[in-house]
Amino acid sequence: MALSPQSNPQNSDNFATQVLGQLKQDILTGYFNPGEKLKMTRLKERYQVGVSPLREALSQLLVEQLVVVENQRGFKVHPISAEEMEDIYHTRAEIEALCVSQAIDRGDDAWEAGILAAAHQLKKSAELLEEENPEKIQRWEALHQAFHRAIAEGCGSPSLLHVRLSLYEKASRYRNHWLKENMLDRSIFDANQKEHEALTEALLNRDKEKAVEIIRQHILSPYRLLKDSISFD
Amino acid sequence: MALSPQSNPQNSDNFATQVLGQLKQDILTGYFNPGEKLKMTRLKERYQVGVSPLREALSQLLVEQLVVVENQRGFKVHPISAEEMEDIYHTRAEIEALCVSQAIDRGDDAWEAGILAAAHQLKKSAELLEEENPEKIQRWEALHQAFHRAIAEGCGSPSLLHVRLSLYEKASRYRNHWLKENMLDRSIFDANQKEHEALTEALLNRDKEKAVEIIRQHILSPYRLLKDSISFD
DNA sequence: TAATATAAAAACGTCGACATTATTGCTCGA
DNA sequence: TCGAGCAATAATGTCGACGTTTTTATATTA
Repeated sequence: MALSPQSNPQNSDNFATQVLGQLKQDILTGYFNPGEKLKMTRLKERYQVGVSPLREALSQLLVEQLVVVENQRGFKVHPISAEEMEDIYHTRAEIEALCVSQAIDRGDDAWEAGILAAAHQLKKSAELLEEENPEKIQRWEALHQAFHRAIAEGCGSPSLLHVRLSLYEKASRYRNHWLKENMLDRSIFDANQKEHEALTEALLNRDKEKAVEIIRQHILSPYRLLKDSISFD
Repeated sequence: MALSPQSNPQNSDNFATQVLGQLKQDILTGYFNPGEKLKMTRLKERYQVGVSPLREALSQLLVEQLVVVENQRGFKVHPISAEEMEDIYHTRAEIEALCVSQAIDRGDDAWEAGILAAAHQLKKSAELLEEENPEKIQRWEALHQAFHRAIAEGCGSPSLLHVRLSLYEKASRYRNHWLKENMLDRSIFDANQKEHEALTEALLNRDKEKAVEIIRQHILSPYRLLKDSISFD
């Protein structure tokens, strides 16, 4: 259920910024389906704002390629496709590899500590995945994301991290779309956790070649899983 | 002199899209200075539109990090800094290297032909740089950009090209800012042209290692030039 | 019936106006 | 002369309203 922006008192952002976050979530999680038309009347109702902040938020999602626009025909959710999925995941693998590579060169003690902390939290919260609870799965996702962010941030490059985040978000649409139709398999997550441990080890050993190889696989193995079982309609 | 959006009849885009292009140009070329406040009254006058399209355009530039916003304090041109310049140029070098690397793997005959065509045009238009004519320099820039785009497009990855373009634009702010205070040196452009030829040769020979090395230097040598002579105030 | 033309409804993009917030300029007092 | 407090001025962010375009529904004709 969407909250009206005004109801969040601690947030001093303008409506556009607040709506941006909610709208992005709604697109990434699939509340709005790929290709779906985003009628202003509906959006106004859902987020309890006028058209101006909505159009500003949509304009930003336009640049992030999460929506598309056609003059006089309004906004639509950016469609998904096998081609885009392949493109996103492969580019993301390269970018993430770049982050890891640079992080190994530049990461300091605080970077190592951050990785260990995030890895620990992630490992300890494996239980969150034991039931089919979307809320818990999302919490696990947050920790998983934090782990990888902790690694990537070692690269120390804001522009690279900006690109990385954008690609992560685009990819998460596909993951969520897939999750809507498929159960998660315990064995997959076990393998996942193994990769995390191997990655952490390689990073702390500053074994660049190994770490880059692992992160590439870590990004692409979900892709390979999704590729054949996801449906685009 | 800014043109009113309406006066361009062939363009069927909405005002926001049209203003976006002009505004971006004005920021990249330095018509609006880094850090400068973008008052709505002034923008309305310059582009002859209301606040709604303006805010939509600015929202997009926000994502591209060409403007910044503070609630109730409006928009400002994104400030420039030595730190950002270093970050942008280095990330850009990595991304461009990635494009080249993938293009060598995937580029076909049409790709090679496109490079040769663009390289030819670029070489033939060296005379554009012989005088201090901004109009001609800009035309040369367009050809230079087209040459590098022809190369990068061989990678076949829309998402990677999207990132590449964004970084190119951000970097061009710094180049233009530098050009405002400095003359171009003939010898620099001769060296530049030499690099283009070497790059073209390496690409056609599919010599990945060499091509990647050249493109890295080609991106970074302007940076090294700028770094010590540019002023941030 | 099917296709086209026409009318009605809905949706879009833009502007001006308004409330709220920030900034500027001024007065007053030390 | 300088600074604090206060009034005025200006600028921002948002909404509702309006003209235009698109879409849907209805009628017309072959």
